[in-house]
Amino acid sequence: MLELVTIKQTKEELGKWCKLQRDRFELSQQELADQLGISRYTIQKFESGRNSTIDTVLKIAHHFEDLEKFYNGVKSYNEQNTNRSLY
Amino acid sequence: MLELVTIKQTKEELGKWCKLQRDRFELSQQELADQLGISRYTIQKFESGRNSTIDTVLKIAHHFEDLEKFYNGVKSYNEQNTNRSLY
DNA sequence: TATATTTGTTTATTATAACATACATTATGC
DNA sequence: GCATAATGTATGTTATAATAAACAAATATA
Repeated sequence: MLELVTIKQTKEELGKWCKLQRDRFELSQQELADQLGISRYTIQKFESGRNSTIDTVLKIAHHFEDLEKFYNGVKSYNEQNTNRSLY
Repeated sequence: MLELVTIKQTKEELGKWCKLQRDRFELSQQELADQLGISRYTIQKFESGRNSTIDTVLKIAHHFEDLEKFYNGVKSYNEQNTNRSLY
């Protein structure tokens, strides 16, 4: 049964994705770890493609989803309110 | 930051999904475990929504993907060859 | 009903994910 | 250049995922 994508590759891609999101939101490993209430080591391990738990994956995924929503929310608010006088 | 879907719920849904796939392919926990080279206890824990590792999730997911492909392959082969004489 | 299979659960053990901390190396800013 | 921050690694410890085995309860099968 040919496996086009290996488990190892998937974990590596998950790690890269985390790093990309972290860069996008300008967060250091330590900041992300603090925001999630987990250790920097866990982030480090995840980003380098090592094995982790579902909890870790979902904490990270949810967090970036939330950041995305928050960012979009603020952006659309700003867009609606540009060119509107503050007085 | 409102979390519409909790991590707990996601793990529970993952567990239900595994059970559904297993029923679909008529596999017992033991059979699935054997095919994946992991213990039945790990399957049991995963299906009951407990925390697991990425490896476990991906092993299970890949396996059912493969079974799906295999099933579809055999099905389409059979469809192409029905009504064709064996002689 | 009786038997066999499957599943949920427990116990003891092993492997390893996660933590805390420190330190060296590598960017980044002044 | 230097100083600061960020990252990669290492060490020792703790928590827990995973294993192996056994057993009872629930389900399916004869």
